[in-house]
Amino acid sequence: MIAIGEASRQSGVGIETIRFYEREGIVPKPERAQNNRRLYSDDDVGRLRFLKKCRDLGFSLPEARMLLNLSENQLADCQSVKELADSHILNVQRKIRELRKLEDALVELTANCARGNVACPMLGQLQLG
Amino acid sequence: MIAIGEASRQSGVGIETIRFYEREGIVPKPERAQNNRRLYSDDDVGRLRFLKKCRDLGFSLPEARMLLNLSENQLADCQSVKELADSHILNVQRKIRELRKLEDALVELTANCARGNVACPMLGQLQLG
DNA sequence: CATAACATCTGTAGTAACTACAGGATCAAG
DNA sequence: CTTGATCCTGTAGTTACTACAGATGTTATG
Repeated sequence: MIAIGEASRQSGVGIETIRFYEREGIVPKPERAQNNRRLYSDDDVGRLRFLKKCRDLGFSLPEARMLLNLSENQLADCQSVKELADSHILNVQRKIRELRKLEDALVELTANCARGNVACPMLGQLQLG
Repeated sequence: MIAIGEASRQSGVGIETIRFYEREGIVPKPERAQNNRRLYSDDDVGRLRFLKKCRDLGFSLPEARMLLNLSENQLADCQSVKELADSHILNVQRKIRELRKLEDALVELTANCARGNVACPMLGQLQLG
């Protein structure tokens, strides 16, 4: 059993974030030592690591929580996981498309900007009715 | 001079957001009618529209505010605008790269998920130490 | 053994950029 | 004159943390 700092190091989840996950009921309350300090098992660290990976993959916290619950449930098959992931992939793809349009718009907007221009064409475009 | 609801319609900025921009000092305080209601001029609406476009282009609120200030300053040439926009373009491009990596990772993770799988390979991957 | 530096505890407040009320006043139309 | 729309102020909620403040406990060093 390890202290919260070590759990943080091993999982990559910040100390404050671990306590936040506990407050929110996303991870179970850990054991406490006699001095009231939190004690984490390997399973606890595993959960934190799992959550970290989900978050790094862009899943929202509620989604990460669902995935964690699914992963602890032996009976669940792939189906719910796959649905969640597929819908998330669609979100990511949509976001990429939006950002690409945005990039195009920005590049076009700045194309005619040159040092010394007094009437900035980008500002002009932004000001148009 | 128009009321806040009409200014919202004409600019595309929500009523609450307009009042928020005013509180934050991003737009000047508008005139008030005798009944204490806000009155907006065409210039005011122009500012709101300008901010809306900046936000739609993904500029942060502080950035949008800077651009607005630059646009009201006749002396400014393109330089500052171009710098801000270029750095923003880099941000957008970085974000796109990140999301593409993320998409790849998700697609790979779900590739072997099939209906009826009892041991979900995606969860398996997420659980790995 | 004392002291300093570090780790942890609880609880609260701050972040970005809005959004959503609550509770009240005012206005326009029928 | 009443109904419904609009407006006012002020406060709290959203996401997912992050940053304290102030107290207590532990570990390392002289």
